[in-house]
Amino acid sequence: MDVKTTCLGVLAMGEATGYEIRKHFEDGPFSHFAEGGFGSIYPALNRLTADGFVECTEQAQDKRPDKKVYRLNDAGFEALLGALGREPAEDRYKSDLLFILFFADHLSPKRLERLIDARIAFYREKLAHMAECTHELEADSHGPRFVHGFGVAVYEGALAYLESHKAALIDRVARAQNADAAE
Amino acid sequence: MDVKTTCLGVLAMGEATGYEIRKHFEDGPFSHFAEGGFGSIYPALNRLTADGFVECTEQAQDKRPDKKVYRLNDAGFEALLGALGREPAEDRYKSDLLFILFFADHLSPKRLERLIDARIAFYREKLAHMAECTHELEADSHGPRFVHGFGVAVYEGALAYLESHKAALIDRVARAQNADAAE
DNA sequence: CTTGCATGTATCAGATCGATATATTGTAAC
DNA sequence: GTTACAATATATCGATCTGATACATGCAAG
Repeated sequence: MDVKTTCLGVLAMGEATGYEIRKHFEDGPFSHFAEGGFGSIYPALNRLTADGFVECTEQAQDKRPDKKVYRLNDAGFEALLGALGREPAEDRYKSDLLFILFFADHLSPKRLERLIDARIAFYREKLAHMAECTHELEADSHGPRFVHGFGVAVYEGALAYLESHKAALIDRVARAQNADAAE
Repeated sequence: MDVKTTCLGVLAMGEATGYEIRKHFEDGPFSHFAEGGFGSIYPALNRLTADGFVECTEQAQDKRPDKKVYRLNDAGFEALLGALGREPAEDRYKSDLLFILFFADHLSPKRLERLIDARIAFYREKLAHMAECTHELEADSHGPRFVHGFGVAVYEGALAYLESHKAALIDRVARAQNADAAE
């Protein structure tokens, strides 16, 4: 899915500005499986407007920059349904942390601990935030609840792994490095 | 991490051609957290050669296209260590499937079932493949084993969620759609 | 007997990322 | 008290990355 399509998805849940779409990607119910920075969102919205999928209303604000509020129209909703009907591409996961930990044998135990602790804290925060969001999900929106639950399950799995394997990794690396140094 | 750095990482485990690096991203021990197509690998290797981080040996082959075998040198290894020392960016996960399932209420139960079953099959295959690879990992390579285990844990979590929540989602969506139709 | 897959390198348009610019208000720190 | 940073808001731009395509060959399957 390109940014245009994910924007349609966000707008299907209600009108929004480019800035708010960005926040949805960061914090909202899309945050664990969709992304997009300003550099892709604003051009995408211009394109969607030009293609007649969304309509834009400019709103001047007191003491705030002007807003451009985008709203999905029927053509846009059809385009979204069309995208939902196509076969999904494979998921893509990219992790600098795992790349670094792959070379754990070249890292100091202290750095390993700092890295893993930071990620554990990150997952805990994320899960706490997602737990709050659970209440916001309406009981009859089955899709969002399912996807939300999936995210929670995966984060919980990742967190549990880090918590239960952290000590062993650090210990083994430290021993191996001591053994090397003793030679 | 950009493609240049992930290439350095692959080459740190032994010399390789661009084609083989690609396979490492697809199948190898990096496959669940790093990516890169030919369009980024070949330019990256040229750049790394120009910058003096890798050395390239051309090998003519019988009945096969020529090879360009790349090998990491000391400067390249230092560059890799440098990258490992920097703070990792956040993980990024992108999923067309979750995006589609978010709008499950607009999809037919049949399509939901096909989508989820396909993903369940995918995870099972992936886990079977990773289980095989476990034996290939040397006992003293703690980093790779840790990262491998992390991938397995996450995939298992995702698989378990899909298996245990699939029926409920499809059932609820079907009921809601029937209720709508009856109105 | 031809269609597709594996090996291998390479390019290129289009999409995306990340940093930066601009402007204002509120708020936290020092 | 003022300095610095976060939030609201839009926008651009170079660097990078994606995905499709091109080329060349041998081998296996249908």
